[in-house]
Amino acid sequence: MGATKSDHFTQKQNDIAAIAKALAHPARIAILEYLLKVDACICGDIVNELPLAQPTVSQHLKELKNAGIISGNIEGNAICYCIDEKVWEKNRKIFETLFERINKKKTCC
Amino acid sequence: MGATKSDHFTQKQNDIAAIAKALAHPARIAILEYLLKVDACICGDIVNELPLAQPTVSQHLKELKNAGIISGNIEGNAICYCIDEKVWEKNRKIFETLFERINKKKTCC
DNA sequence: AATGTTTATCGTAATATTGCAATATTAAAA
DNA sequence: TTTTAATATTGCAATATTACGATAAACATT
Repeated sequence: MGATKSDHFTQKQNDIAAIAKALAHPARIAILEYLLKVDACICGDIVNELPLAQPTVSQHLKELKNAGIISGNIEGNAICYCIDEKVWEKNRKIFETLFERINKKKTCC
Repeated sequence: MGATKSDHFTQKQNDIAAIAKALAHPARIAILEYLLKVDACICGDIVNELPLAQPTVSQHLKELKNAGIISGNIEGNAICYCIDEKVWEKNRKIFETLFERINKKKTCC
């Protein structure tokens, strides 16, 4: 085993889990916070911002890219990373919807 | 390796990643959606709601409990599971803050 | 007391993730 | 063209996660 049984869940459930998975590592949160902080694309220097080796950072960037959260545009020698605003907004709504679905009418606990 | 280097990141970054990790599986999303849907505590029948074996469900419930998202109160024979509203609200704000930090002033891409 | 019900834990197999050294790739700079 | 710089990929070791059968624990019911 070890493989998630995605087939047995709804598309939506798998989607939410996939976004959460992309955010489920402090290095990836750090990358996103850096991109949010500088409020622009980053051409280089992401590796220097993180306490991890270059291949490891590259791998985390790849996961964020695969999740659609960031995009990387070749900019001459370097690569320019940006948060994809549309995806970011879509994901914001997905989490907002999930978290706001609660209704304070519990009957126990 | 395989072990996340939590020490090298801020508490906040680790916290966000930990919440995301708890949400990073469709079964756990399904459990939470069920708890949200029935709008009450669930004493039993969570296992029947999911396409997974009982020990697997129990394990997922444990992870949600460890993350503080749900709590389980012993109710005679069964155990009554609830979403912890305070933690839920706290997590909602954490994600809201993360997602709303974006600023549409990009200079490239 | 014996049985049934519900949930947890143990043990284990399969798979995934994390991290990095080594190496490859790509393009700018010298 | 050689060198330098930036990023990606490969390969591998360590660890984590997912899943479930078997079993245990706790309590209710008979």
